[in-house]
Amino acid sequence: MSQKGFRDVHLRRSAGAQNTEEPDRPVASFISTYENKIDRKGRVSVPAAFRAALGTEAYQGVIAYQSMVDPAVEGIGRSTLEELNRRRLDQSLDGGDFAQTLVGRSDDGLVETIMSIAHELPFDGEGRIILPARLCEHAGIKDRATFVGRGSRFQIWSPDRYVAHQAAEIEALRARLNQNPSRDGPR
Amino acid sequence: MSQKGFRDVHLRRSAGAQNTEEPDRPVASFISTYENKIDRKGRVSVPAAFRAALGTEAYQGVIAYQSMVDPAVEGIGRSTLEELNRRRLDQSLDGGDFAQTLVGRSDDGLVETIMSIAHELPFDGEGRIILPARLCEHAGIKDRATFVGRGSRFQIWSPDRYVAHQAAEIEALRARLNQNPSRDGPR
DNA sequence: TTGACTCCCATAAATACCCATGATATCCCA
DNA sequence: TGGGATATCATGGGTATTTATGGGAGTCAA
Repeated sequence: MSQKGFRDVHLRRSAGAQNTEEPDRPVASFISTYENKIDRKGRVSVPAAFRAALGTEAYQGVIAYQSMVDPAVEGIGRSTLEELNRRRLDQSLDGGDFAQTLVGRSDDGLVETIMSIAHELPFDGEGRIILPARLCEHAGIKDRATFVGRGSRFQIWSPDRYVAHQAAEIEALRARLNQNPSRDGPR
Repeated sequence: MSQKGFRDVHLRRSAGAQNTEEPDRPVASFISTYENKIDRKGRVSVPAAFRAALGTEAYQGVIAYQSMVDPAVEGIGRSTLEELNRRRLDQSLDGGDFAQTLVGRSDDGLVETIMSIAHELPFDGEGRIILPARLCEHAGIKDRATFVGRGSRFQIWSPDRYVAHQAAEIEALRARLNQNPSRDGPR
């Protein structure tokens, strides 16, 4: 039946969503966690809610790279990366630091390192991506993947590792809050 | 139709993507790393993603020069080079420093040096370039080359050297993140 | 002619595109 | 408010393109 209508819809925004016009700052909000299967071609569906959070970005896909602090994969939208890159370039050009533009000598190799280890993972027509082998190894991902919303970015975990990690995470948070009940309340 | 389609396609994004219009910001984003082989004619494929990042530049090829800080080759798009020169000219004119325009300055001799050593490497029909012998020597490149995205530019490394370098790079980044625990982005 | 280079074609493997289906979830209207 | 109709989602798999790579034929210069 109306298959093609479906395709348009979930690639862009869900039809019901009311904020079709993006202002200037498309800050994605990735919330909640989802566990999806990786099929025999290595494809895994990015949760629809996450795809919706990416909004109407020109590039339909995500940027992924290994986490520096967790055995997991970090994911962001491409616009986030481009913004980072553009600001850096503008900064070096506007500042007249042409050397930085050409040879990258700068105080923050951070951006450049991220650029080098990041992978562009485009969606297929159904909103799936293929996780590169290297990232799967780093995260211990085999045939299932847990997508974890972290606000402005998200993570992809091996389901097994994540349940353990989440328990520890919550426990740590609880302990911290009980210790300083007044200070830094989450809300 | 098979071959001529190639040029159009690999310059833009995959045919299915509907965002054919690039807005105003031609900031190339070179992301991720790829290892390709150098054939017996000295040709090596520039990764399709990098070619796509160059967009619809008039000049079909890349600008390459030896890195001043790494045992590697630096690569940029021609438009980046032109942008650089334009801004540099603007800056010297705005500042009334006509001497700089006419005879060059000593303190940014780096830019001029790079202009002089830079090579224009045009793509062949399949998106390959030929790395000049001098650049291969400097980077220790023999029969394989690793293309490393650095955002607004990219590098070409000997695969062996790069794995070691990347490990060090990641370790440095990890160390930095651990000492500034602005961890976990939600805030 | 030799060598260096460009243009053109071929191919295997990886990737993208397309259509299909069952399971929910949502809508709509009596 | 019930329940069928409809839409969306995650998933599976067939097929067409694209990519990286190899190599032959033509071109130009010395």
